[in-house]
Amino acid sequence: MAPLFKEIAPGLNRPQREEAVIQFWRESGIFQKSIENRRAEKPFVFLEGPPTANGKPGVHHILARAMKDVVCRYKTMTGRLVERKGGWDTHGLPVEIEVEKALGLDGKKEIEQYGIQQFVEKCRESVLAYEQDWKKTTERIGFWIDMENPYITYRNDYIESVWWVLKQMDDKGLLYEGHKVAPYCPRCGTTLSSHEVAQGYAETEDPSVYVKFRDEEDPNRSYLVWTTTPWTLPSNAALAVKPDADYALVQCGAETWTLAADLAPKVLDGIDAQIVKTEKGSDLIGRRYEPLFPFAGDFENAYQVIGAEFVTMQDGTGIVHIAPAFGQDDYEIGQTHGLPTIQLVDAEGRFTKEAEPWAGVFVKDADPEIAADLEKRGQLLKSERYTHEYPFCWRCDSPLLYYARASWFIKTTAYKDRMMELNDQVNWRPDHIRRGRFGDWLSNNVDWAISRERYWGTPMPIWRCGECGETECFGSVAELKKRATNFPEKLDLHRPYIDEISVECGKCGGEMRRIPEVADAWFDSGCAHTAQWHAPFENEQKQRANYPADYISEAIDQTRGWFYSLLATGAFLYDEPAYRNCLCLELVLGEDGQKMSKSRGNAVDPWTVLNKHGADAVRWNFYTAAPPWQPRIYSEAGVAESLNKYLGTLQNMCAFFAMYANAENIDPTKNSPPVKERPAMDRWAVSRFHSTAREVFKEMEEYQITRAARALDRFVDDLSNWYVRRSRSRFWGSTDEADTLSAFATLHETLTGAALLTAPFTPFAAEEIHQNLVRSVNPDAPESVHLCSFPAADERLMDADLERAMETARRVTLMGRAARNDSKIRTRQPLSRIILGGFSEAEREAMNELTPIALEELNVKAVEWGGNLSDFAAYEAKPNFKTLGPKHGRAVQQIARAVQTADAAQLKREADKRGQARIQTEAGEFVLEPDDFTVSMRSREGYAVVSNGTVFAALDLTMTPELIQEGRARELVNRIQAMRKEAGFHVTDRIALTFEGVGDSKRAFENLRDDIMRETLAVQIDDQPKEGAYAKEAEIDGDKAALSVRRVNA
RNA sequence: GGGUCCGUAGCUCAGUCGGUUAGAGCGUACGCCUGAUAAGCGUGAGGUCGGUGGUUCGACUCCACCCGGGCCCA
Repeated sequence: MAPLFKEIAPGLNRPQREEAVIQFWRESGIFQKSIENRRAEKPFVFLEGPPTANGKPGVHHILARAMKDVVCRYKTMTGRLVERKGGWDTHGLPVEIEVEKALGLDGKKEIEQYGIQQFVEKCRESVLAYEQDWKKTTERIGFWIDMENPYITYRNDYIESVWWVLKQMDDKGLLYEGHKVAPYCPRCGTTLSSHEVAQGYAETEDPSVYVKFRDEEDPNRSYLVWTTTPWTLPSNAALAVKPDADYALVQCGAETWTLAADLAPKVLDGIDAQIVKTEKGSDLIGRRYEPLFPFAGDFENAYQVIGAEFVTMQDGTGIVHIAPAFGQDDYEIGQTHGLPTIQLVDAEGRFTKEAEPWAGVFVKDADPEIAADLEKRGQLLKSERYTHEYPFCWRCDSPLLYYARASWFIKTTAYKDRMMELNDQVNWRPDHIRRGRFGDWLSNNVDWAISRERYWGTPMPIWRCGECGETECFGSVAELKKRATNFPEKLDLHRPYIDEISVECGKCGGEMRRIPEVADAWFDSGCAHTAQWHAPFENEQKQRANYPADYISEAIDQTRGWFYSLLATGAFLYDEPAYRNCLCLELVLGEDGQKMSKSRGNAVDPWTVLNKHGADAVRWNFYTAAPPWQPRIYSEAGVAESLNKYLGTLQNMCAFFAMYANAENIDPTKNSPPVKERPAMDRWAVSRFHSTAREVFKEMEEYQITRAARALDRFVDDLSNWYVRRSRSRFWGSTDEADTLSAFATLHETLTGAALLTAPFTPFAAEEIHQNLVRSVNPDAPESVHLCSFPAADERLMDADLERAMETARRVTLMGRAARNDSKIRTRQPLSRIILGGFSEAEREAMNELTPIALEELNVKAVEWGGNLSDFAAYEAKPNFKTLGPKHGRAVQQIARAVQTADAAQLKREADKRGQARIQTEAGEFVLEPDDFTVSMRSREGYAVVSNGTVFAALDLTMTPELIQEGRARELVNRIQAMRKEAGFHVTDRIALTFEGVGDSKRAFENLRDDIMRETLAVQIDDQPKEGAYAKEAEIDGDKAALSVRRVNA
């Protein structure tokens, strides 16, 4: 007869086993079926944050994908329709940077020389260069997502939807062109959005210079100014003071200087100068000064002292150098006061020819030269170094310059309050992100600068008239086509093709051309909720049904990226948050505790570990090691541990089950007794399963993935290391058929139940169990574990009292093992009784049914309840001469005697409570501190005692000849079993035995022969080892013995 | 400087509402158990629970300040 279950080959071999599962899923279209099955059910919308496929996926991508997958699988199993559209983020600076590097280009000038068209085509090629790697990795880790029909941000359809969004904003007057000062990367030649800047802060050292601006009327008088950006000084337009602050006029030699009175001591530290006068900042307003450099241009309103509230007295001199071209505050105050915007720096960050001595020099490189020049001309008070956080370009690491540049903005501040309200509706994990990092960011919201002076991106759909300057925003291809004068047959919405299209100006009839900018790539991905469907041009229903997303999960850095761009576009378009649940992931750190990165050399290739330990092990490690929102150190050792402990345990339990179910030829799904009629051990396992199912469900509903996984981990451990361990003997050769059936049914139910619970987490292992333990006996069962429903916890099968009682029984076992250990009598040697004291009547009652389990584990024949600890053990106090000696000198001898004879228990109680204990001695009363003595418990002769809190266990060590023989018999059984295994016999093989020995072993073999034969499946005893027998010498408690086993299958 | 998260054993992490003696895993030494296990169990060694102060009968837990780290923002 064919075995019911496939016997599981030894060895974990997870990677190979997983590959087989992948093949099964692929061939049977299980993923598709898991969606089609739920077609009529309530959707659960997952929105994929699109990765960029211009590099191989790293370990942190695996983390993100594992977190996405577990929730989607879980929701599917709880009956939801979870469609999962893949996506690719394809535009933007990172892509351009990579291509630039590959082509050996440096900067925009070289790109344009190379040709925008060729450059853009290279970008297009590069963005999906690693698509195959991504697909392969995605499939290998069991992340189910539709990668055959993904949304791709560079497609015309996608771009058109993005245009539509922009047009909606334009219609509401939220799209405007401004001249704000924005962080600008001179190398990339583009402004950066605030969320891009946010990614590039780093500590850096800059010059810190104190400069003297000479008063126009009194050349000996000057204004002291502090700056960390000397390169902005040539573009100086004014000086600002705080009107209501006090300013000091100080005398140093022939010169007089003005600076804030509060800051004078600090700035002038070590300089011999006297304060001669104090005036208000308002008194200084209107005074004029000489430009710092001879090449300064002649501008109206320039070079005067103005008042500004933003001037602080925290650092510097209280007089602020104003360069409207290079700072937000500067620009704004320049607008108010009609100051010129002096801009002596070009688009590549080099000085223009007007800044004569430094024409063509990169501004940061000019800093020291500027300082030297000022010093030479006596206009430098002092120069220091200053360490502070400064923003650098997040892609190319160039220092950013704050630049007044033309840029297009979305007026997000117009609906900032609404965004904050909507954010309150989002369920963030961890929760503090809502009010903390993300809420914080929203409350400081500034208008979104979305235009980029680059090439590879969604072109801004704005055309401008060359004649009258009129601009027009187009929200669809059709609109553009209607107005275009040269609409091409083959349309590509990218630069440079789109730039060729001209439109006739509706106002003056002039030629309109597209503005050169492209949109921030964050805007692209932020429109995913709409553009992935090409809505509203098609799939409008679908789009509506899929908004908002129920679940998104990305790394924490997306608070300023995708989390924001989704919310900002979604709030505007639909007045609803774009996502209901958002799981933020933290960084994956290398073994050195540092952020994993190629440049640091601590990056790990996911494939090495996937090939070695398998995807389930990696996934399980991610779920259990730490909550995903905590930075985690990724280590292969951790993955290996997940593999051995969790997956290994599951697999071994299955192997155990399959082996014995086959050996006994039992179909556990048939004739199994109702749970209520099963032994306590079985009811306990079933109860634990349902409690765990309830807990996993509750935690998963809360997106507490780690808590859910840890609960499951505890259950599997309990099942293996308590249920199976203690039930082993019931699985074979038992004469109690009902009990055997009960054990098989219980193990089968809990194991297949565990497979269901673990399916979202470790989909491969779950599938194997399902195939082997469920499908094999029930062809009507769902084709895959992933087409099953998540197990509902059955309250009727939960027994909290029983679970508590089992905990007590396990505690007793623990104490018993400790006592055994203490007694030095090995567990194979049976003992007659254990005395358990200190347990309540209720505990005793509850444990009644369970004590045999504990006794069997401890190999003790009987339990006795009650008694006093003092009957079995004595406390002893010992003086600590090392501390007592120095304190008490010669009295130490009397104290020692008193300590040894005192009531040790009493002494200990007192010392524990008060920190000291009093003791009467012949030499009077002394105070003992806890260090002054140690208390130990010593078992009385013939007992091994362990106490734990208020309870204790005492093993009676009395030995009888019968007990000794039983011990020897068990010893012999153990040796014979080991030999069977070494000889490679199957567990069902019958054997012939030989034995030759002396002493107790010999007596045991003679007196307990039947027991030994039954245990070892021996059907006959030979006089001599026969042909083919496996023989071995053994030593048992000093007695030599010779054993042999031989297979004699009938 | 501001916001936020964090600080518990050599390492990775638990620790519920404030409540008896702060726990696991890895590693480590010794021992035990094994007819599924690459497992399991016991006993050691290893802790000023970052620090100080406060509230409280009682603080790893709550509060304040400080120190250190990460992230974010100026």
